[in-house]
Amino acid sequence: MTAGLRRARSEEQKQARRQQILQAAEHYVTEVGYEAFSMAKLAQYSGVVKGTLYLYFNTREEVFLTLYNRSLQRWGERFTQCLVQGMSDYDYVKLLYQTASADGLFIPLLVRLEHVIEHNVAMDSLVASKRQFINQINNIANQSAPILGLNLHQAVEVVKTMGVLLVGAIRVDQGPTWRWRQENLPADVRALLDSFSSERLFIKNACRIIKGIRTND
Amino acid sequence: MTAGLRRARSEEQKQARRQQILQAAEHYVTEVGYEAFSMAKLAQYSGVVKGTLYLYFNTREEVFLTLYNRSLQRWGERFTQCLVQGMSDYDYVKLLYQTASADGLFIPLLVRLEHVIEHNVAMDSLVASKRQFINQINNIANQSAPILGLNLHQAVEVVKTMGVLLVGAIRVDQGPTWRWRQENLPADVRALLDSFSSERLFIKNACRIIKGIRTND
DNA sequence: TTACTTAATGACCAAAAGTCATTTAATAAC
DNA sequence: GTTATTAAATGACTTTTGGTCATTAAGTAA
Repeated sequence: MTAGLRRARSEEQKQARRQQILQAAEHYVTEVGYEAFSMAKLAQYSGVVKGTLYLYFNTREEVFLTLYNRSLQRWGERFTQCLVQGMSDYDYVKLLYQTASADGLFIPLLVRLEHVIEHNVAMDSLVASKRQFINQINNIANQSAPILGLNLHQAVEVVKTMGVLLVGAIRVDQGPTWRWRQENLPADVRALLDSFSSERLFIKNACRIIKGIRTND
Repeated sequence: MTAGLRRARSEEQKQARRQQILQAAEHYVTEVGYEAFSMAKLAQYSGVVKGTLYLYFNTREEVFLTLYNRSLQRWGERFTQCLVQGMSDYDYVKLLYQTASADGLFIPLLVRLEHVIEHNVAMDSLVASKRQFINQINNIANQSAPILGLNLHQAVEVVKTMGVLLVGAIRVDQGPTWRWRQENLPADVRALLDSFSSERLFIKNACRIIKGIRTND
């Protein structure tokens, strides 16, 4: 148990404990990755016992969903802060890619969102998460529209599509093959992986798509 | 145990047993989905006992990797068979989308390939799988090039990029929110999901990308 | 000081992946 | 036809995990 706070009674104290757990979860998952993450260890990292975790989160996946929500927020703020008038499409998508990759949690969680995390989550949490997503999309689109020279509707389409492309493109980096690149992978397989460099793949096609949207294809 | 074959001695018999397990796994996973799949139940469905499964597959994930390999092959054959001279880009990508969705296993397994399945698989199996993937890509690109009016290099890029886009676009359909659409989802969240209709999303952007590749953007 | 509420605990359960000594079909040797 | 040999098949076992819940005790109010 934490030295200062032994038992959370008020709503603020409960929120503090929740944040304490999330903080620990963030460090822990960053350290060991998604697959090795266990609730027992998270309890240790948080300075509480396993049962306590379930007073603050219904399931393991709800912890991850919360971390995803936070990382989306964090990335959105960072990305929009870096937007500048007069950027080319290329600059825009490169910034998007690089800010997203720079966040250690956003991509790994985004990539697992629908097939893994959203299972085993209460509908309330899911709806709340989707609403936050809508807000983020709209916010980013609002700030992107003047920069890309698009109307709001087009900008919303761009932002949504960028998300789709990002997940698809970045997939390969998430597999174990990527980590084995240095080792004894056969040349043909290594060449395959190289041809799937996610940054190149994303940027190139993102530009094509923005161009298509701008010309109303 | 199977009535006819009690013990597999020859190499052919072992292959037959392996196929028997894979056949059962295919039905089973189609029925209950990826998340609910367990090795104990697979043993029941296969008519063997759990330990026997591990004589034919090193891990649960290796079963899935094999199923993925099969489904890729199956889809590739089906798709290329349906290709016809004179197709528009739109016809091409629509056929691609629809044949891929029609296969009950291909998409669910593809979507989990890197982040879930490829973990916990022996490197041999992984290399073999990647090699089969390379062959499929090249085969499909070969047959697509004349239809799309592209050279081989461009066609390879198209096929690879279609895969990337497909995974990204189809993601949303894999979440549980999709199944709840009929129910008591709030209107705003439902509208969000509708705006992410994977078929529209895929087809539209696939056309944009092919156009970009054709004009060497 | 006492009574009360409920956050925190940790022993517990169920499910699931994977292991391995033992059993026993199938074949070979005689 | 009988016996010896091989290794496929078995199922009891271990380990690890997510999740539960009766019990304990910290904090508050009477």
